[in-house]
Amino acid sequence: MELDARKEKILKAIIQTYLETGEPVGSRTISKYSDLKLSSATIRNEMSDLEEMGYIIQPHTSAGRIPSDKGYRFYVDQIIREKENQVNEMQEIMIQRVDRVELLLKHMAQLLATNTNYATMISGPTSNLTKLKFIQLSKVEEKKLLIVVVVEGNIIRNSFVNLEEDVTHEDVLNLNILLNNSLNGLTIQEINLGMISKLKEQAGIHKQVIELVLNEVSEAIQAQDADLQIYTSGATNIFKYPELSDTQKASQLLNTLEHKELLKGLFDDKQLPAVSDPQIQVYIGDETPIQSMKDCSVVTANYVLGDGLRGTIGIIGPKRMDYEKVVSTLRTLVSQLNDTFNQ
Amino acid sequence: MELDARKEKILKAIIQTYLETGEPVGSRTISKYSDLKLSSATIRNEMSDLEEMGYIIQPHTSAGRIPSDKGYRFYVDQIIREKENQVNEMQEIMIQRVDRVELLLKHMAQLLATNTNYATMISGPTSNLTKLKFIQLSKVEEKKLLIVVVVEGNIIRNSFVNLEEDVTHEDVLNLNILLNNSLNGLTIQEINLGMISKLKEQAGIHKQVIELVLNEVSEAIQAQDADLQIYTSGATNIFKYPELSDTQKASQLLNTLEHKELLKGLFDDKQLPAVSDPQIQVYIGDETPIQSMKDCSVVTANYVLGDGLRGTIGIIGPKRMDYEKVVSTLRTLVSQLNDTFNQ
DNA sequence: TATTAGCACTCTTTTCAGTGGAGTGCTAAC
DNA sequence: GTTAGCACTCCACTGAAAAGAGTGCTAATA
Repeated sequence: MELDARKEKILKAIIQTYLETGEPVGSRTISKYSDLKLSSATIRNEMSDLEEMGYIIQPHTSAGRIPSDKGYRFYVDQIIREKENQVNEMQEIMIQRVDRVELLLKHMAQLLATNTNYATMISGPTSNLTKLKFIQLSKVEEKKLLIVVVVEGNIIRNSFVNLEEDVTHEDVLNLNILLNNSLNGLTIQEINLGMISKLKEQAGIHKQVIELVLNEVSEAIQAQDADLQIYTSGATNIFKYPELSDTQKASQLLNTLEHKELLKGLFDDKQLPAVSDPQIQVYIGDETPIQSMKDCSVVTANYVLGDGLRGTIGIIGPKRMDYEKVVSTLRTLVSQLNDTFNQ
Repeated sequence: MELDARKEKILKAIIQTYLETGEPVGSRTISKYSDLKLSSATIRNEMSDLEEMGYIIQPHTSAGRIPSDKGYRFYVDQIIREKENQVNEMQEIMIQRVDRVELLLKHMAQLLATNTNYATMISGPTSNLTKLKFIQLSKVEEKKLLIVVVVEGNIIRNSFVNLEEDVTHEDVLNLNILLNNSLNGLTIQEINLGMISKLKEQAGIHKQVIELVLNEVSEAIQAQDADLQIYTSGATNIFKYPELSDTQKASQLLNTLEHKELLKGLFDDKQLPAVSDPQIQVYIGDETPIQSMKDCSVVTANYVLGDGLRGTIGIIGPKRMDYEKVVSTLRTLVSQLNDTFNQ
């Protein structure tokens, strides 16, 4: 059987109605509200076909129909294709230039959540290719150095290191100059063993200090990768959707959102059901790599700050989420982010 | 009527049983399991008295009894008085000396949550009296300074400031010396207008820079106070208690825990139902200053790091929480914190 | 031939009465 | 003062019946 124009129209009407109400849609509803001018009986026949083709499901014999995952997928692909060539009108979400990326991301997660009424998550930028911009050692106390590392994108990392022997302020000054001259502009991968031993030589008596410092530096940078920062917001929005609010489902979902390490699965796989635009992915129901979200849909988008800084924004909502709005909001947001940081 | 010894014993037995089961407690249960050797009929008479006195409640005519808020309060006061003079055996929770207080607090919230199976929150230390320990300006780019402020307790704040005119590296060096010499060891209140204008004089051409920098410094410090950092953890633990799991209650509670600004109410009021130990407060049901927690109990404890750094730890659970464990855990934790930082 | 009206049928949801169980309060006996 | 016994109350659960929503099928219609 083929999905002709009329079937498509009916399918879209069913899905749209369901997105609004969250209730199974009957044939009469469609015949009344869609502009097809067909009787409920005709719609019934078509619905029967659509069900056979797998686009819609009957929860039970005498209920209306709801979209299946396949139905949602049809709808989403459709939407995205239609939107693709349109110019997105500016959203209210404005990005202010902020010097600290973490704050920006946290703030953005909140904005997105209140704007969309879904749960949101943003993974902090990973720094595999990130260039070191600036290192500053300061002697704060006897035998205690403060290390401040600034990487591309103006992300700041601090840590303290306790030394075994004290150093003078002059030593620290020289070390700063040495480190900045040798390391600035390099990525973490480029700081290899050869370079390190050369540094140790140049540092003279402070070999040990150099070692400790470099450890901290690399840890500070890699910390980002290891315990990948993930910010979530609007988790309780899920209670706005009855189909997700029952205690068990809500509990599982919220648990995943609270223990952010459980979300990692979403940010690794990049070979999943892709949509024409490589930036944006839509996972419907079982397509999601995370078990506790199998009753939800998840939309993710990748963003890029500067050269090597990439991250992912995700929105989690009911399967009947407003895909159109979500996709276009994400698209706008990501392109704004890219613009802001690549200007 | 008076609460004699036997009534007390029965009341305690009722509450303890209810804490375990979460179900209304009948007279027969008490007569069987408590060591009172009384028949259910006698217990019934006493229970009737206890109800009249307001310590227990009957959900409906033919149900057992559950504790009223007044009953819980009796129980809690009792527990705390008993525990008061005991030496608390060491808990498994160990505090590792960590250089960054924020991380420590976050980590502690998590530990507490998994340990107790309740929701936890910790307010970051407020810094009214905090002394400045160290300031470091660094030129990161043309016309852009990185300011790192370390205050007592080794809390680090960073921010960037954009200058209108560029400064040389030497200038920055001198500024650093000037600022550290003048400001270190002072509290934010002590950095007053007189001091500021004196600094401006000494700085010579860099008046404007000084102004910008001082603004950032004071903002960096006060930021802590303004958007008081609050860390929460274990929010989804509430689903472990059926009486809190129904959609509406859970939704409200989780919402409060997510929008942490709603929690502030808990950290201001210090004149509420106090318990003998000034450090620890127990709010039962309606005693809580936060509406969405009126079906819960909240236990808070204050901690002190160094001179002026104070904060609050809170535990949120069902009214039938294990007060004994919670109070003693909190007491141990707080005293460990105090010891660690005051040594 | 495609569409539509009509009707029997199915399944869920709601309502309601009936039943069993848990626990009480009261009275009388110990 | 304590306890045994019993009538009573109320909730939780069950199953039956009624109401409602929506379908599938058939026969009539344009």
